[in-house]
Amino acid sequence: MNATESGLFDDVVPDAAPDVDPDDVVEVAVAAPIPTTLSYRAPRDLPCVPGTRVRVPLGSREVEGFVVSRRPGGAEDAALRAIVAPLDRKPLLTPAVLELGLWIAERYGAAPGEGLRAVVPAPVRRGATGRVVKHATLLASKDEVSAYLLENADRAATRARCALLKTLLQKGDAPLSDVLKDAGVGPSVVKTLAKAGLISIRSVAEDDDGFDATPNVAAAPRPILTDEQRAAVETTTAALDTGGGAFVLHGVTGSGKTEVYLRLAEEALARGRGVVMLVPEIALTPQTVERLRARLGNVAVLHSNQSDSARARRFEALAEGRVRVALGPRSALFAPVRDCGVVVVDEEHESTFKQQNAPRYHARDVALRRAKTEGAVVVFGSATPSLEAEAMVERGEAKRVRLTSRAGGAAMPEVRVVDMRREKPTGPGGLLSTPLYHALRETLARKEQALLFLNRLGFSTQTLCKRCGWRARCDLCDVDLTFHRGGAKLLCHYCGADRPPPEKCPDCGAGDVKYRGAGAEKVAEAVAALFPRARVARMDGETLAARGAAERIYAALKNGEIDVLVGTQVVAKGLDVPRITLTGVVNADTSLLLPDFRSAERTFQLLCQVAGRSGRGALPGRVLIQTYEPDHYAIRCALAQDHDRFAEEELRHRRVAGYPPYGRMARVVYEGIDDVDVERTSRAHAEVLSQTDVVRRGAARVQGPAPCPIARLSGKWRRHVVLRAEKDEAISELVPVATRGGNSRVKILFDRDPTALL
DNA sequence: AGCACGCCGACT
DNA sequence: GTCGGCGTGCTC
Repeated sequence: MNATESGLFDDVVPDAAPDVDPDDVVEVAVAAPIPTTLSYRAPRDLPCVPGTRVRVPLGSREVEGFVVSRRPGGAEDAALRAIVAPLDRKPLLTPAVLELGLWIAERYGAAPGEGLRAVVPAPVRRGATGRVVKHATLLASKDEVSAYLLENADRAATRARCALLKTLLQKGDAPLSDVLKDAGVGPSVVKTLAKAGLISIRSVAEDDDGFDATPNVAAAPRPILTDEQRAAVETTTAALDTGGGAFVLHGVTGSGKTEVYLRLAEEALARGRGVVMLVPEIALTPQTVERLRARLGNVAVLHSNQSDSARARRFEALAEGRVRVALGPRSALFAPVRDCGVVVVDEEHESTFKQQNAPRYHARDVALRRAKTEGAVVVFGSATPSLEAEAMVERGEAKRVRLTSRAGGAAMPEVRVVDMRREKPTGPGGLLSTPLYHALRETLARKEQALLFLNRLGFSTQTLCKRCGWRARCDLCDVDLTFHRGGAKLLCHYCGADRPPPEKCPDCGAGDVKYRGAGAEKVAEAVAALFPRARVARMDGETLAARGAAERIYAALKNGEIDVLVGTQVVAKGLDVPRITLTGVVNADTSLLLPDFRSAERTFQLLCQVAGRSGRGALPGRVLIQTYEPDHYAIRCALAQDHDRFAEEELRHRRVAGYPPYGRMARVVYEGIDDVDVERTSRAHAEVLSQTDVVRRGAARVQGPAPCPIARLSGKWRRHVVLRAEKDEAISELVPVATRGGNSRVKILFDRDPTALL
């Protein structure tokens, strides 16, 4: 507006007190990938403060969005469209969480609306009301059931009925769907049994894992702290009173890190502040929950397979300040805990703390951010801190607190390497070396238990023709299919496609198809063949798929009903069985050979974790690591259980190569059905990235495009560009460019601080 | 993400 | 001549 116009205007309409109050203006992050918030008018008396969901017009349709801010409007805002209606009476997001969601969106290259979607779980958004679940209960007495079973034992017609009764006898009262699944029977059986008066079906509010019960905190035993623990509690608590701080709690397995978290949390609660505690998905067990509840009182447990209503109630309780502690996996970071004083990230090095879909945030970085804005203490706990954590300590951004002795006084196991280059393999498939075979035999003879670890699912990793060299490959992905003998199929571990294994080579018709490269399934079979009297069980993604399987296997292990447990990744974490005295790593190299800059770190962590499964009780433990690379530093350091040396060595490698945590990186992935399109788009986009200011002045580099190590996934061709910079801010400058430029044939995915480059 | 607008091929 | 293909760009 120029001066003349302004003067005229002033003469006609006084600029204060117009006849009608203009509406307020709210900024809304809409549920669409729009890179900015949009402004809407909202009547002054309309209750929608920041954090409230609203329905707004967008083009020719209506969408949901979150109010991000609100201000009084002026005459120039009259042209804005008005919001349709608020969707909540109270805001769903606390200011701290709202801020966090917007920060995530900006940092990780997502639209504001997408950032906020990540911080509010869908069930809460839907505003769920109570869910009711049908439960089955046994009406008949135990004796009556036994009599019934005896009477009908051999009759085919009643087999399903008997199965259901047996299951119910074990479970007592349980959700009907679980009972049916466990018994392996259909719903028709239920009616018959209910009519006969043997069972009853009733509707109950869905189980809430005792959320409403108030535990008696005073009665909980409080263990005496070791000197190290006391020092850790004192240091972290001190920061609670001085505006916060970051700590790396570096404690060997069994050194009592959890007790430090609990004491610190108690201190926060005593000061009227809240606590957020993050654990890897797999650690969220009833035992963990119980331990926390016993000490900290009511704890809001948040996890993904919780009912809508249960989650909504937890959110409400936290937001209202009735419950002050939130516990859960990654997403629990966004629990609406009021005045958060402590954020704990337990097992900080775990890869599950990185979200694998947009916005691809890392819980470690978001936890730091939340702690900073709320003046909270953040504690990253681990026995094998990530190199990112090491770097934080090195740069003075976090303080290391050490716990070096095991709280229970148990000794660390003896660890040995078996050099497979010099070994004559034993047993079917040549999986076990002579030393491991003998160790197993001794362990079994002593009636102790053994754990065999192989980080590979399935029976064998390659299916090939001896004559012509044909290999079973996935039609949709650039990978070999894994043979699963149990399911008698070839399975793709990336897209899930499966097909029957061929009897003859589909190429040349030769009769002998060969299976090569062992998975856990084959190890279990080999052990069973070598030790026919041993009770062998398998624990991996496959056997754990059934509900309650983990608990069943764990119980069997504790009760001594399993002699040898064979497993993948999943057995590395958290198994605590005193009679396991031998851990065998069948092949330490599987994770070492991956074409990724984190493979050494992952291998080291994995080996340390499996090693920690052995000798947890009074009996001394030992660990045998089979490898073809006995001189690799990841293996040598794991052998010596020397994390500091590993970190030092690996940090040196990373520094030389400019990999994180020295320098920052981000990855832009291009994927599409047609590789020619993908190639063209990726090249054009890389060029655009290269022309940005940051890159031209040398503050960031663009590498690629190149095909991804796994060049095709689920039928889509994939190429990527890797962005590298010394400073985090340089990457930030590239985010807006890196996330734009996709088209209908080629999708662009952006991954900042990637955990892998596959 | 939707959805409209817009500019080139085979149809009544 | 127009119905419709989906490429491009905008949504307060």
